[in-house]
Amino acid sequence: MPTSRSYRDSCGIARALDVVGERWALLVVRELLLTPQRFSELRHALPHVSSNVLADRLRELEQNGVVRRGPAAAQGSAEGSGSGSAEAPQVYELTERGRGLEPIVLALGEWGIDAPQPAPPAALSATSVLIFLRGAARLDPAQPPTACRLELDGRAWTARVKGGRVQVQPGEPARAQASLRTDPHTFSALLIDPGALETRSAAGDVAVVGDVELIRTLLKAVSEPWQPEARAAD
Amino acid sequence: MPTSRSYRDSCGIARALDVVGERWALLVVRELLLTPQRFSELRHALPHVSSNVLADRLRELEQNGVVRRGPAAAQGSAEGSGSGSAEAPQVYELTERGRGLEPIVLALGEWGIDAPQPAPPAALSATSVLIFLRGAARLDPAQPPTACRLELDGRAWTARVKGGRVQVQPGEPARAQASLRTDPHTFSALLIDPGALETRSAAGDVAVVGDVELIRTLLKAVSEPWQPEARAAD
DNA sequence: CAGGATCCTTAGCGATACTG
DNA sequence: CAGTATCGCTAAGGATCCTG
Repeated sequence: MPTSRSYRDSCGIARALDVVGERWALLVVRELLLTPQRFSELRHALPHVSSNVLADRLRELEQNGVVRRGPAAAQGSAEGSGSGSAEAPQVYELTERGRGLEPIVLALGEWGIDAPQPAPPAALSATSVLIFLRGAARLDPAQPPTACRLELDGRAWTARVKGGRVQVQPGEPARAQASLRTDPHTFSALLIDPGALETRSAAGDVAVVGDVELIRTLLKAVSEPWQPEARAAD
Repeated sequence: MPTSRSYRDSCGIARALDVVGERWALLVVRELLLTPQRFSELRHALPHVSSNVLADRLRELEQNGVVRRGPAAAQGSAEGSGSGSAEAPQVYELTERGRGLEPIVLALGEWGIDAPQPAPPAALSATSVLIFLRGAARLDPAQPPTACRLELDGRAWTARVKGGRVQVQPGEPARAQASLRTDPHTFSALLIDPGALETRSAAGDVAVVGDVELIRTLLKAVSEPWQPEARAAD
């Protein structure tokens, strides 16, 4: 049974919250920012939401034009190992209207960086860390464009370095200089402390293929962001 | 009893929602964007929140460093009619951290403009319409600076026109070219249809003093915003 | 009278089990 | 895999009552 209560306030802020203010709603939007997702993928990304609530939120968001449900369209690269038929699994994706929430959700994320950490065990989705990487990474703009393959929770992403910033896209890169496979928590730990790459790699938490230095550069771009140029004495 | 549930997600977005994601929390922040407010003022601005929930939200927001509670400090002008003692009523105000939510709340408000209106009767606070006015008004930057007195729900505000935009401050203006007294709903209706000023004034819904043309210009600045210059054929 | 605290009721939430 | 069904719990909603 979907939620039907309203703030009954004509203000735009209240009306926005009538749509995306219910519990879990904005986290569902967060999960769909980078790519459409299936129901089970959303459940895996948000392990603390119960299935009925997730179904309710998706239904409401769909009715309010924030999310659209349909067969996975011409997405990046092929997924699964099915040979020919490709029976197009159902996925949830943001509508144009839903995409309008992106700057708001990202701003909320920046504000939340200074908020206290939840008591462990805490969840951390691949989308979360990739959005964080994309938003926080700063590299030398002179850095030549490169592509990295990132595999998180068994799903492949393409991270491109371009103009000092990092772009993230779903799916396998056509050609990549390096590949890194791990889980979101380890990846987050590496963004905070890139020096742990050796240890984590030896422990089997991370698998690196290709240009290790490129991976190191990418990781350091968050904890040691590139600065435009030291002006004078500080 | 304050809420204590958490999304248990390390992502900044989820942590932000742990702080301001509870019901009514962001609307309380909205109410405090323009000026500190007393408990009873908040209740009047948010008539559909019950007093215990409002008290809970304020306590939580205070504990999380978003809101501070204390005696009304050196605010603009005197309020009430007390002669000398001025026993400083308790007010709630945003902390520096809470003020960091301002761009997020404003962006949410813009997004919500396209959201469906709630079923009447709907609330509408003075703060809401003033934030809307401030955000949506566009005047000719060549317009000379002026000050208007706006009285909404029995509280006085100062609206200054400056550089084509409107600033809103609490309290009485030192000198004003014009004054308009009405309720938030009527004011909102006038922003949408400034032509109704005559009728509403005759009906006693609005009281205007001083430069009526200035009031008209201010109202029209939302429905007929000033455009930089028509370039060529559209 | 402002500023809550206390009560009771309702409904959204959370967890688990179950089904096409 | 993608949800639905069920049920106990707890926060929200609404009214009343307390306290300086």
